[in-house]
Amino acid sequence: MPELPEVETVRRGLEPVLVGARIASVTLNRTDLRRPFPKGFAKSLTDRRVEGLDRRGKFLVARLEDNLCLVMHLGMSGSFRITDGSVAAEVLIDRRHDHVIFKMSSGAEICFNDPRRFGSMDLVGNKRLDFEPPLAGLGIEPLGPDLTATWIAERLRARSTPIKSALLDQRNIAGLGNIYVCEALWEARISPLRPAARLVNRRGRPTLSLQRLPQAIRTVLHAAIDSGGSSLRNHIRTDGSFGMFQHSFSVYGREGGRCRRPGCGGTINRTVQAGRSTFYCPRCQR
DNA sequence: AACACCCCCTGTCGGC
DNA sequence: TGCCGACAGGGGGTGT
Repeated sequence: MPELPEVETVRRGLEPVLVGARIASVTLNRTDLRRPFPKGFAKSLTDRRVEGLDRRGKFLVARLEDNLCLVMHLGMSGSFRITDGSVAAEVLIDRRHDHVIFKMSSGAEICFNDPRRFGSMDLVGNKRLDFEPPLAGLGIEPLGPDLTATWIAERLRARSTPIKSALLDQRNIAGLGNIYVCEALWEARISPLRPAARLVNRRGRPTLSLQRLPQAIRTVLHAAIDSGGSSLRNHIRTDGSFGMFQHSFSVYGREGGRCRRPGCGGTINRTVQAGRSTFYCPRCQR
């Protein structure tokens, strides 16, 4: 499910319920997700006030009082939902996969559900956030000021790996996943198969194609966030509603469909790169 | 360095 | 209807 727009959607949903409230209790329904929960997980969190909820790439970071951070990843199928503790109309979620329940001082309950259990939760000291797993080594924020064609050119000029793989690599840019890389490359009219270094000229400067890429990434991510993310299988918003951006895909999941670029007339192709589906228009993406 | 391939785990979908 | 393989938005590991 969750790439940057979905995680940001979840962050915005959780923020008003979490921030300013105190964690009254934490219930773990199992001992691990992708990894075991840290030792003393529930105890460390209990009675602590939440001071902020940030996003870093695809991670959510809850900043707690006394310099402790709860770093969460949704994996492929993780979702949060908020209830007021009363019986709610929740038809869609299989409660077997409710792994963590946070009860807040306000009475709100925040439940983490993750069927595939590829998600994670870690505790990290505030000052070590950028230097310790799981955030250590993460690349730049694609919606921050660092993402420029020049930055990408410098970073990728010696890389023969396909541009799609480079964009998926969280050590370069943090937050892009399979869907939005496909979408952004279509937006920028760049073939996902193109070696990254071939977007850089002999002087190490970005080519015209690469100059389109940063804005294409921003455009796609902002549009997706504005739609509440994409709901394909597991992504739901914290209030149980669906994101809508899946209806706006230009290429993802559209194998055999007509290219939506005006005047192109190409047919969307599917191929596999590094074991993952790539969708693109071979006619207008070069 | 950069591939290809494997794993983690569960659910869903299409084909037979 | 049921079974079975392919596939899924995540990350991490191996070996070549």
